[in-house]
Amino acid sequence: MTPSFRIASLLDKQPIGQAVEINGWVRTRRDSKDFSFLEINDGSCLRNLQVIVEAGLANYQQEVLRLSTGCSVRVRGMLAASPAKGQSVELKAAEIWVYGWADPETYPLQKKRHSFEFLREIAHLRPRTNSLGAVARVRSALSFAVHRFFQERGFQYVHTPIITTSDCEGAGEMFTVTALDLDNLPRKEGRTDFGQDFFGRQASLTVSGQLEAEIYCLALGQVYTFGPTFRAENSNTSRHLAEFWMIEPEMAFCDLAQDMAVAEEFIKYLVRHARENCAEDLNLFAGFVDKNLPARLEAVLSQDFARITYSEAVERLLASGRNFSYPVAWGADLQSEHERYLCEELFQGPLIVYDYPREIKPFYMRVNDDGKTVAAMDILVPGIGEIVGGSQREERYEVLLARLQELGLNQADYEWYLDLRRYGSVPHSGFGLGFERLIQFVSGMANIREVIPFPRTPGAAAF
RNA sequence: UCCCGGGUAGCUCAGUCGGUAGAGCAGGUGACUGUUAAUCACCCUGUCGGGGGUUCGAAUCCCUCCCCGGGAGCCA
Repeated sequence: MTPSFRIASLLDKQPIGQAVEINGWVRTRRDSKDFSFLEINDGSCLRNLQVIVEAGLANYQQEVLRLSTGCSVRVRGMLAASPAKGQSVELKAAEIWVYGWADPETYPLQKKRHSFEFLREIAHLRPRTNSLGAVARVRSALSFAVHRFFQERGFQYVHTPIITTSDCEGAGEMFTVTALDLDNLPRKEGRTDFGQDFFGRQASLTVSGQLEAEIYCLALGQVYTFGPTFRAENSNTSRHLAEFWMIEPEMAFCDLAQDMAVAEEFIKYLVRHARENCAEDLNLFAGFVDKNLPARLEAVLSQDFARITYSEAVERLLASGRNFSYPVAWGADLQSEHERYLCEELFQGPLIVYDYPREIKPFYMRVNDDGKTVAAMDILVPGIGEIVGGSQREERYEVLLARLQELGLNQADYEWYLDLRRYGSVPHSGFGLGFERLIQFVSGMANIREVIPFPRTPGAAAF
């Protein structure tokens, strides 16, 4: 029986002179006088395998000459050194079996470059292209690297709920999950009565697994989550999705400085992993997507991330002499243009800004000794902006309670969260990293819709 | 959601002053060739985003809606 190979391993091992079998999709066919060239791709790597089909093959006239982009085939034959430039080995076909045809009159993918906007409309076919196939492999490799990084360091993987009833970050941005009859909603005091709903109260898709991760952090020490997250914000940009994947480590006995150190190490680990395991794919991005990609990734690995406090950032912005559209003032959140200036011009590389004013940050962030700031940090990277947001959590019961009241939140909703501070509370910290933004950063892909297989954005949830 | 810029052949786009449309690529046919974004010749392809209006006449001007891109806000 002929041994079957994935093209990646065939090109790696190069068993010249051996009979082999490959299965894949035709990328292109070129005919010569007495034979044809087929380029076969099976998704195992970016590269195609060149197949030589002699005109004497049984089904040459009837089938081989009809093969076009997208057809699926099995090829058995002899691997040989290639006499021509462009490839070191090629497969001399002894047998071609056509699994499925792809009518060239209607098959949308052509032997030419397509715009990403067009490919988005055919999300069921776009992974068959070089660039989207490469993105898919990089995404898979980075997913694996995420787990490896944390597992190597003794973190436990925690599955936090997708459906949640804790609306800790503001209700307006959440998707409601309901089993109620939408054409006949039960009403109570002028509003929908969620008491009659499946969970007995209003439930939503999670916007963050952090609060639940804290529970397991304060039992297992070091944990991380890696799962889908949902935001019903009507934001239409190249770096927002309604459904995206987020990684949220949470560490006990850990302060903000350690939190920042882990985040920096994590990002560097992922970049290094991609460079070492997806070199071919990254090379494609460097050639066709973002010329500066290699230099940018090198810069991430070769230098320490700059760290400045929010207050220092404000000073730098004020001293820049720039005329920003939004005024710079202590107490106001940094705008995109401010972050851009700091990250892309002033520091020209990843930058960590920390110790933000308490007024612009959520209740759970730890209040610093100055009483004015909280132990929060954002990591900004060139081209994308915020890729990580994290903080040391408020572990002091009285301070946390005061913060809840200060922000007008309903204490009853947070009793379990307060319990974590009533019983055996410890300093702890964590952060959230947007997985798609990381892939954008590592691949150079400009639009976040290209780095997730099936993007969900306002008005778009096809496939 | 707001501000800009777009939507014309399967794809990427051109289309002047308002006179009902073109190119390249793809596809088809043939020629040539260890080719590799193959090359050469010929051929085919249109609800000009939808709707309404102005006009003798609209891809072109006006209104409106939808979609896409860039930027902003929100954030990861």
